[in-house]
Amino acid sequence: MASGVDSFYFLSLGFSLLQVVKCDCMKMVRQKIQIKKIDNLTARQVTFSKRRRGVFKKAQELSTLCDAEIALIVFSATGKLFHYSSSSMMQLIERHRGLSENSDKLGQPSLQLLKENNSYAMLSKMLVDKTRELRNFNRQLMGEELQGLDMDELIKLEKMVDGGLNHVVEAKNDKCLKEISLLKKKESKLMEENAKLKKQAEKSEGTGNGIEQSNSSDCTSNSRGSDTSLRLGLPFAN
Amino acid sequence: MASGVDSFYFLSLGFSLLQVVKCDCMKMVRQKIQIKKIDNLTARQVTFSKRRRGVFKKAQELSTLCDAEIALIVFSATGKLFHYSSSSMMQLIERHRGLSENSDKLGQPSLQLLKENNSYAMLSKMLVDKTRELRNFNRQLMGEELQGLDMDELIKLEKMVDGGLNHVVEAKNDKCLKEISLLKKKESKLMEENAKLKKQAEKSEGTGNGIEQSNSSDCTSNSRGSDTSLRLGLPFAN
DNA sequence: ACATCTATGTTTAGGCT
DNA sequence: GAGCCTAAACATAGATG
Repeated sequence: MASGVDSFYFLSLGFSLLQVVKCDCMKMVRQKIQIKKIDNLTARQVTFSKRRRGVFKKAQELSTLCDAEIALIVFSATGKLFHYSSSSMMQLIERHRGLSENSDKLGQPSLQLLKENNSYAMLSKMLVDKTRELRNFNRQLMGEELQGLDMDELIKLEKMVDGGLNHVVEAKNDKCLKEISLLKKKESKLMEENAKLKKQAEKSEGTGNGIEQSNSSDCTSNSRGSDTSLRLGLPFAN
Repeated sequence: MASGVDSFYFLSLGFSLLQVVKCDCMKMVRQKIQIKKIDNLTARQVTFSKRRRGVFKKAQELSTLCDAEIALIVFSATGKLFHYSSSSMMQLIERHRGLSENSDKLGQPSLQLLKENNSYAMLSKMLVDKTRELRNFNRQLMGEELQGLDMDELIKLEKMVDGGLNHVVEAKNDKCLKEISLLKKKESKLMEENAKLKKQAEKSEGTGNGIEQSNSSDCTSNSRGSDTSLRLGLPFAN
């Protein structure tokens, strides 16, 4: 809407007959606020809710746009916790601790500490690399990070993923067939049993006791998974 | 400035002499961006710098306005650390730990490790986990680790990989078409030039100097990659 | 890499439901 | 609270120095 009004208007001809009236008909709705604690409790809560969402959104955007790793922890005045992290909160906190620990100690760090810190830094870097690797691959599969690649790379990637897909489909088909054959076996067994029972019933028909077979529906209960992505250990989980 | 233009203008009198011309003289300066990793490195760095400042400002404002306690940790893609906390970072992190340790996922370091506060050990464990995660995924795509999965999981995996394949193929086709059209353009340009040169040659035929055009063959040199898997940052590399 | 500018795009204060 | 609306305030993409 703003874009419609925001453009410039030129009057191509001006006899003094015409007059341009600037109309500020709406009363002022919003004024600049100063950054200090909001007095009114409800207003403060509302603002907290609104701005909190804003900050989290900005943090996520920054992480996505610029490939940054971000951890954000917010406690409301009432003690409620809100948090976000682009990867693992723990990992980020640990890295932070490792890096800012140096500045804690003003005294001379011992050789021991130096060594530790050194390998710590290395470990930290390796972890970062692994995390990024995982994230990049995710992005490539999700189709985000594909514009930067040239034909050679795309073809290579396609072959790789296609191969993976084949493997998965193969395994799936295999599993499927096995499960089907298993079920068929079960079925024939049951039918056999069923027939036997019917015969028996016919023999002793004096009681009038009709036996019906219930198609046991839980024979595939093992294919009921809880959280698949968790069990798969896939990077897509987050 | 915007406020001056944003108001409404009424023309109080209109003989048909007057004319209001809407003028969109300026070219579009800014377009809506989508939230995905910025391709261009420098643009990404600039955006990181700008937006980082924005997020930190927002966090501080939220803290001040609403009396909230906030900890914000940001690692740039290059590993540089930026952080802010409204009070004590350690205190906030500890509080966060205390509250969120219940929801500890399986993949996270054990409570024992946490209690020992041994960040080195923890980092080490996280690295191992990440590596395992990556390796598992590799194996799944390579078809090694698929027997353990049941139908549901396999189908989910298939969908995921299939989706990824689609993305890749799409990107590839896109790139391919673009490259082809570019080459065609170049071709027609060259042919035009060629024709011109021929004409010239015919005109000044006295010298007998036949001009031949060399079809520049390196116009696609950008699609020559060195080690693809490395540049892709794929887990398949090892 | 940083500062500045400007024209947007986005957030949000204040109001209402 | 949570959601919606509007217009003012604010953030920032893209360009430039």
